[in-house]
Amino acid sequence: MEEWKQKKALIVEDELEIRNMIDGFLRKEGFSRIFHAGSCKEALVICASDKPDVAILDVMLPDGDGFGLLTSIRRFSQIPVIFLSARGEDEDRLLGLGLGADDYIVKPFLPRELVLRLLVILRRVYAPPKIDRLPVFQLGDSTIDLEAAIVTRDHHEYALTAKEHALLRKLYENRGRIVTSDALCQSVWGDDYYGYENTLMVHMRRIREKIEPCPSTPEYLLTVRGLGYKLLVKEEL
Amino acid sequence: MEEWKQKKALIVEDELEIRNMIDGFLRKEGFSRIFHAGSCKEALVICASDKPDVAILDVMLPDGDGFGLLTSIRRFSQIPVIFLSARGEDEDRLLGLGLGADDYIVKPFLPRELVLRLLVILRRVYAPPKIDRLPVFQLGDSTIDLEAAIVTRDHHEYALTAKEHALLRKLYENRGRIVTSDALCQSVWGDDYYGYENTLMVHMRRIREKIEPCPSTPEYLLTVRGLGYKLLVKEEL
DNA sequence: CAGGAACCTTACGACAACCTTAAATTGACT
DNA sequence: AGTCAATTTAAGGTTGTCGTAAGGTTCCTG
Repeated sequence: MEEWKQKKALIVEDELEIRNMIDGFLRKEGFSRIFHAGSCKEALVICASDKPDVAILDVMLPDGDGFGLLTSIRRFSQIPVIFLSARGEDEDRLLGLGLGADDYIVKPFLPRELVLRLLVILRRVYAPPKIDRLPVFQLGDSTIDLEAAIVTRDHHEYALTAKEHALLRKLYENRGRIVTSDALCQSVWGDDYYGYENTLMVHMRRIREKIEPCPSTPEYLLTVRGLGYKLLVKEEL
Repeated sequence: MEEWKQKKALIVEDELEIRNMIDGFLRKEGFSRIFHAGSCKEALVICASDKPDVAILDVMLPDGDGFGLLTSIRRFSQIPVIFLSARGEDEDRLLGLGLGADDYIVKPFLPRELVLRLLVILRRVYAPPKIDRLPVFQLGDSTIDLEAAIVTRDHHEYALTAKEHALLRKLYENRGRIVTSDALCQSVWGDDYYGYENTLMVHMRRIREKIEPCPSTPEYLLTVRGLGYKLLVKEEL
């Protein structure tokens, strides 16, 4: 339900006091993965390394302004951004929004409003793909019902476990295309997926045992050496 | 490009003058499919029948307030909503945002800001599921699908290996231009690519065997003696 | 036209990438 | 505090990709 609060937020603000204040607001609302930056330079480093899910940018910064920073960030990332500024001038607001910011809040602001606007953005940007019903599809003789997490093949029913389900879902969303092991790991174990490569293989084997007539010579869930895996779906229901 | 402006917008506002003003702003910005409602009742009817893509709601309405209206709309639709209000009180803003509005703009407002915020929301909500997808392109009789890492040529499918894929990708990104051997090596083996020139040739040969009708007299993947290689792409899919 | 440089072509062996199985661990439910 | 299923770890096995090398071809230049 409230997995928004698991998202990583970056606060870019040179005044330590304000930064800590915002940090406090967010933590009080349940956010815990919060990064701080006091300058454009720091912000760019954190964006590149920690890959936050949303950024709150002050417009006034010691080594440049927030607008320039946003432009720099946009060169490699599409993360949503909220501007925060003591400068409420019309042109600033228009400039900020025009550059592709997701919101522009003028100081002083209500803590709760900041959080609400942050949640609005997270909800919209990271909303689960509007498919509220998972598909049922055919793979040769196997019928995969992702909604029920059941594979049916020659009068047998095999239940999918949580990880198997997550993996098959990701593969199905990218059917016909190669999905890298990294992408698969990330969709199952989140951002911190390092070291799960072998586990992934074991899960793939389990999936193959359920969907493939001959798991060791797969027809549908193919390995693409050096690149990843690919799910071949020939016909759709 | 600007397909946002094809989206259907609904303006709910009882004062005809303001409604027309907003309508004018939107039309000036390129919007053309605009619906009007002067009351909650009308608004609900239009939401149900015309299914607008975004709604701009005044908070003060003759037969109820915008908050109640939003609640009603949410019972059957998740369309994004912007509140527009002369009442800038903190509690109103928090209430509006808390109910699930996407923005809350206080009158008087800048026309351009309204439009920008509208665009931000449309972009956010109706953004095509981020397309960082690799291309599919044609090379004479061969179809190269980088996403699936497959080359199709006279009813045969040739799978691309990891290195071949990386090289073709780099070549495609620079299609029509010469790519130096150094650049190709670097994109495959990283900065420390010294000594891989011959290996590169072997890979190029293998790619040619998959994409060229006659690998020894290449038509598409050309050698530019002393400089590098060039991929000729005539037509795009 | 000789000689060298740049590039091509083919084949083969090593090894990283991947598979497979089984045992250990975790975690949920009694 | 015990059972069972799901997941992870571990370890040995398999194989396809890649890189090397060696001989061939083409192109350029003197």
